[in-house]
Amino acid sequence: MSKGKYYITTAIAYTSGKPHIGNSYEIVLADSIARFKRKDGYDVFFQTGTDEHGQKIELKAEEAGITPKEFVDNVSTEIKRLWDLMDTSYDKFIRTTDDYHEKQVQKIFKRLYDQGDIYKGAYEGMYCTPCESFWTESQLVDGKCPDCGREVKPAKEEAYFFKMSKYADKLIEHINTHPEFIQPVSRKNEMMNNFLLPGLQDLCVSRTSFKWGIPVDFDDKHVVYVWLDALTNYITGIGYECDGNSSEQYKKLWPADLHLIGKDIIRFHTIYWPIFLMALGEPLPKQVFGHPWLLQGDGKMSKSKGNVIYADDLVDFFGVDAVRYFVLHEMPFENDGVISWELLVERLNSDLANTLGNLVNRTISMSNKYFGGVVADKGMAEAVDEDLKAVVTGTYDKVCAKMEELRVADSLTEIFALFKRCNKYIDETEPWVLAKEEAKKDRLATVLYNLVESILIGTALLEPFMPSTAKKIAEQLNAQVRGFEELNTFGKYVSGTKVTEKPEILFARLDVKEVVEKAEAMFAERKAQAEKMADTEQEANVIDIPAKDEISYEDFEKMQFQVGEIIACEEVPKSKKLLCSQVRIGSQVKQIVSGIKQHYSAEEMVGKKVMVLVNLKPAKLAGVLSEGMLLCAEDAEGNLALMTPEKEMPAGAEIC
RNA sequence: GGCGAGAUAGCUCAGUUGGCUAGAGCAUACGGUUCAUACCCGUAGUGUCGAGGGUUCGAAUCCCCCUCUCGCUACCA
Repeated sequence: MSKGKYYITTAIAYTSGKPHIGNSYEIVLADSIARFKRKDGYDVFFQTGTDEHGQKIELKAEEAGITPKEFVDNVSTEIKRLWDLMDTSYDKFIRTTDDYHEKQVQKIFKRLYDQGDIYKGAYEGMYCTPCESFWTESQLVDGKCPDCGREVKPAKEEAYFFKMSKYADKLIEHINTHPEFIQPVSRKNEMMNNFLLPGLQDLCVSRTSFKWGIPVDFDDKHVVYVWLDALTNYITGIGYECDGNSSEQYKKLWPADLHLIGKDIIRFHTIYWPIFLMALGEPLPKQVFGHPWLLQGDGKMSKSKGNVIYADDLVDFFGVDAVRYFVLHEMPFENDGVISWELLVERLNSDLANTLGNLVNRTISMSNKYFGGVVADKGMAEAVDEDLKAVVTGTYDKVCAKMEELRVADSLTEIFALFKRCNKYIDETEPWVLAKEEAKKDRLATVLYNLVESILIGTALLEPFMPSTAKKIAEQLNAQVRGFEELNTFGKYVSGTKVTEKPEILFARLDVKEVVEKAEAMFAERKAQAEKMADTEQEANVIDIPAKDEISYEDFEKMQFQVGEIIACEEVPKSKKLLCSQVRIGSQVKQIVSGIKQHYSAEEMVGKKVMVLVNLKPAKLAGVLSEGMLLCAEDAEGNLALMTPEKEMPAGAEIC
């Protein structure tokens, strides 16, 4: 008896590298929702996968000396391995390099072109490779990409555009009449105010600057824009056919009930994706939930520091279910969550080891001690039992209400309230006192029966979040993990069942100091390895940037570079990135504004001798006049280093 | 610069349409207990509910202003 279908997706993971724990969070969240819905009687289909095209991957593969396909095969396999390690129950793992997907994307593109939603135009501007974005000159920051701050190159290409504006009103209408569409609601306002209400720009949906993408089949210079490629996975994965012969599965599942995504890609899912669907004449997904991020508390993650936490590290330390519990519990609803080794140990000790593990352990121990492991209801109910039963049988409804709002962390809290109630019940009934009087044996038996029954009901609710723990508990109690339909009535545990003789510790308590030391040792080793790699393989420490067009000597001669001495420097008020420096160049002093505040403080700038492009046309930045440009080198992570002469040189010396 | 969110116990946060001595979890202290993984149960807390002003019989809650934090966005040679 199904409550209906439920199609849930995660964003497909970009295959440019191994995802860290923050990225692995989403799949666990989606999995617990999928498992919950499945158990709650829905016909669930849960899709995830990998997004495998784009210039960034093309470049990474080149660096690694392998083909893009080989590269994404490796990463996709690794991602799938992680998803499996996290015990996720996806029904479909789609790859955007799957042939059926590529074919459909081509057909979709052609159809949208034929019906006039996509038109051919020309794009002229500055192009940022990593971001795969075009920018106008005026949008650039220091001549660099406003998104990532990296080099851009001039590019002019003919390109295909999608007429976004055509559907904008319809989308605004949809969003306004479906308040549940964008979650959390605060994101809705951002989309409305920043994009929809000011007016949507047409979107460039093809690229010619690289090859690693799905070719436009009627114009093979072009490949399809990665987002058009990636977003369509949600329909191609379940058998969408652009010609109208979609599979039965598609007809059943679409529209999706929930797209679970990170808050950084809400725009693509709540603006572009719905509009693509409108153009295709398909219904819109019912809900898009942009979840917050799980951030690392102890310092910024970086590979060179070796402190990136991966899901498999955590699983090694704590086990799958503990990690699942932590990420689900620690992630509130709207705000970012924090992960650290200390917090993990704290949660594990207090909730999993003390509250839950110990409860199961003490219950089984008492059953063995007093009744040789046989748990039987002797019908000796007392008034104190009523509250326990009420709490236990009432938890399902509470959890359902929370899950309905996707409040997974709150659901866990409800379930653990049940376990806490059990611990309290033991204190109220004092089984060790009952055990001393032969006359109270039957009452004691009933108390233990009530405990086992309560634990099993809690376990059934816990299963979607911690599947293998649920299984372990049920096994120790010699029972099956129950279905949700069996949770309303108290007393389904077969009276007279014998529980395990030797309860296995479900979660061992851990020592914070020990764990932190171990983790630090692991990080130190990784860091050493990273450094060793950097030493031995020089290539590992080089950066390729897209080549610019060749210039003539005359072009070069036009630029005047000189050594400048910074004699004063202050922050530009109300700007995030800008410092305003007074730079002595020969006998004159120029005022130069630069976007380097995140890398240099105003104080440390003073006294430096730097390389200056002197004859750049002055301009106002954030209302402050800038009469030149300070030159910097930049690494792949966007760190900047000012160029300074390697020997002492006077301010004003020409650089040529 | 534009739009928006937020500032509550040591920490993480909850506080419905303004109404009883402002709550939960974790951490802390004390007490109880011993079946259990030094565990569990109970009690206690402290809070100028960011600052200031206003509306009201009454404001954490509504209005104004200020400070700070954050998100999105624009600009950032």
